Amino acid sequence: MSSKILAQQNTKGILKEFDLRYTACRSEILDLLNQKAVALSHADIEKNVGAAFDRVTVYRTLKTFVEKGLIHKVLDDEGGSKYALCSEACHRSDRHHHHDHVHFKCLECGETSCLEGITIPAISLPKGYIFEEANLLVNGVCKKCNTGS
Amino acid sequence: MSSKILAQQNTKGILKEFDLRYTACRSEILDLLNQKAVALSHADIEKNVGAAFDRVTVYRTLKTFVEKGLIHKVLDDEGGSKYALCSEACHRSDRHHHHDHVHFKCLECGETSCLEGITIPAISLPKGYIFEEANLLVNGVCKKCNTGS
DNA sequence: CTGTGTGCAAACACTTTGCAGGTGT
DNA sequence: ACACCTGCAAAGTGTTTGCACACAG
Repeated sequence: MSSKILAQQNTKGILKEFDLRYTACRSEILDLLNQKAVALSHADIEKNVGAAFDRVTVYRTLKTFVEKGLIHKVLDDEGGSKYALCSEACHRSDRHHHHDHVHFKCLECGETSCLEGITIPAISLPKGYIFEEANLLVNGVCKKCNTGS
Repeated sequence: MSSKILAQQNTKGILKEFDLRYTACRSEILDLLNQKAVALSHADIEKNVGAAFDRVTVYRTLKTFVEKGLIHKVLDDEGGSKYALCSEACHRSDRHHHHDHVHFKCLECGETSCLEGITIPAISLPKGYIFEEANLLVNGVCKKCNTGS
């Protein structure tokens, strides 16, 4: 079920493509987000990255990635934000970055993942309102936890 | 346009109904949320409440209100959470508290409001997933800002 | 070599906890 | 009178900033 988004060896190229220098920290974080293929919080990343990078560096790396459009922030129930790799499609598109796919948070395992296949249905707003963007977070039980237990 | 949810003089009764003592702090916060009829952050509340209550008290009051079901947390882009009064319907229902209405955040004025009339469309999840709850946050321009400027 | 990334220290912001005293019922 | 709320102080947690050094290009 590990639906890696990018070719794993490719991180160097990806970074280059986004005008980012290739460094150990960036490479590892990028790899991690890619392998997990779910949205991770800062804490998750700090824990899971093999080499222990400075907390600050992780913050800065994530911020840089978001600014450059490599990853996007994902809403979270609890207030804290999580980060997920943008799909291949996103990379190529020139930065408009409207993520209109649904995010799913499993109440059992706590994982948040992007349901890239499912787009947010159109919402009819009251008169006078202008639609710009929508974020949809669905809570429930994911496939893994459902069939597993 | 101020669509107050509760009768204003009623705060005492409301508090009683939820087994909460009537105090100045609770009354004022409740009134504020009612009058504004939009979701407010902790900071907003602290600023807007007439009498200056201790920061800590505001935290505790909000927490209490959420636990008792008087108000609900609203997702926010930026990570911080906001709070909004539950509608009349919510109050009476026995605490299941599934808020399936849409939240709208205006990119101009920054206000987040509940679009109580609009319910979140059904989402068809992939096989194996169990739906539990959904949070939909729409960004755009609200009526006030749109027609105003 | 130059500009950028990293690590460390410290500052800053946000939220929670403990306790003494005041208030609602 | 009793239980609970409030304010203050302090601790805990999450995030940002400044600066010197190291490293990628």
